[in-house]
Amino acid sequence: MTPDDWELWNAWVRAQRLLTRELDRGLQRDCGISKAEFSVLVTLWRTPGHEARVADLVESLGWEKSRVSHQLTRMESRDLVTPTRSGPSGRRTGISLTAHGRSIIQDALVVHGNNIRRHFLDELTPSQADAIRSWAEQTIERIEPAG
Amino acid sequence: MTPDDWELWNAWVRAQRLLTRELDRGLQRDCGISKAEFSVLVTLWRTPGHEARVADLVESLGWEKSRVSHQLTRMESRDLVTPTRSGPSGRRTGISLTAHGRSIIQDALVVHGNNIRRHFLDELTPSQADAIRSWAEQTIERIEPAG
DNA sequence: TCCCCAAAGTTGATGCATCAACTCTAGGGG
DNA sequence: CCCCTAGAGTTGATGCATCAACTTTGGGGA
Repeated sequence: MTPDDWELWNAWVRAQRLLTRELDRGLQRDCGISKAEFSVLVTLWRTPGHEARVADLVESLGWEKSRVSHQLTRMESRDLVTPTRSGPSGRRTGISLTAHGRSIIQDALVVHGNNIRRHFLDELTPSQADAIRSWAEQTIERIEPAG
Repeated sequence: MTPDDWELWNAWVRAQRLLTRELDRGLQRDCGISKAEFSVLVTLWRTPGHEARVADLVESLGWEKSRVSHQLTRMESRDLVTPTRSGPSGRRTGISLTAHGRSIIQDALVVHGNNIRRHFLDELTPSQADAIRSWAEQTIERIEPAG
C-alpha cells in the first residue's frame, strides 16, 4: 500500500467513526436512545401493523439473530418494545412498540433526520453524493449479494 | 428527509458496517488480531524507538484515553505489548511492542494491507476515490478541527 | 404415527466503545 | 516549604457487536 492509499483508508475510517459517534451522541442527547434502538424502532414503525417476528427484524435490519435478540431484551427492559405474544418458554413470537416506544420514534424520526441531514447529507456535493451512493451499493452487492 | 435521502443514508450505514466487519474477520482469521489491536500495533510500530506513552497513543489514534487504557490492558494480557516502565502504582509510563507483537504486526501490515486493497481501494473508481477522500477530509475537519 | 431435522429464538462469553468518577503526580505560586 | 491544581492514567459500569452452543417447535417423510 502506498502512503497515499494508507492516508485515504485512514481518513475514511476516522471520518466514519467521528460521524457515527456524533450522530449517536445527538440521538442520546435529544431523544434518549441509541442508534441501535433507533434502528429497531424505525423498523417496527414501518412494519404494517407495527408488529414483527424476530426473523423479520433480522431480515430487515441485516443483523444477526443473536444481536436482535439481545437488543430486544435490553429494549424490553426499557419499555420501548413488548412481546405481543410469547411462545411457551418465554420466546418472543411477535414484537410491537409500546406507547412509549411509539412516542419516542415519532419524535426521533424528525430530530435524527435533521441531524443526519446536517451532519451528512447537507455536507455532500452532488458528485460526492453520487460517488458515495454508488460505492455503497456496489459494496453491499459484493459482500452480501443475497439479502 | 426524502425517501431518497433515507436510502442513501441507509446504504452508507450498511456498506460501512459490512466492510468493517469483513476486514475485521479477515484480520482475525489471517493474523489472529482485531482491528483495534492492529491500530495500536501499527501506531507503535511507526513510532521512533517503537515506544510511546499513553497520551501519545491517544493523540495518534484519536481515541479517548480510557479506551486506550482498556485496550492496552487486554493487549498486555495477550502478550502483544508491554509497559517498558511503570510508575509507582502500576501506571504505564512507556509502552512497547513485545517480540510477539512485532512479529504479528509485520505480518499483518502485508496481509491486512492486501485485504484493504482488495475490499476497498481496488473497488473504487478514481472519481469515487476522490469523492470519498474529500468527504472524509471535510468531515474530520468539521467535527474535530483541532486534530 | 412417530421420528428427525431444520428453522426460530435464546443464552453466555468475550471484546469493543463510551461515560463518569477516581487516583496519582509533577510543577508553580502563596 | 507546602498546597493545590491541571494533566496523565486507571477503573467500573453499561451498552453494542459477534461467535458458538444450546433449546424449542413445527412439519415432512419412513
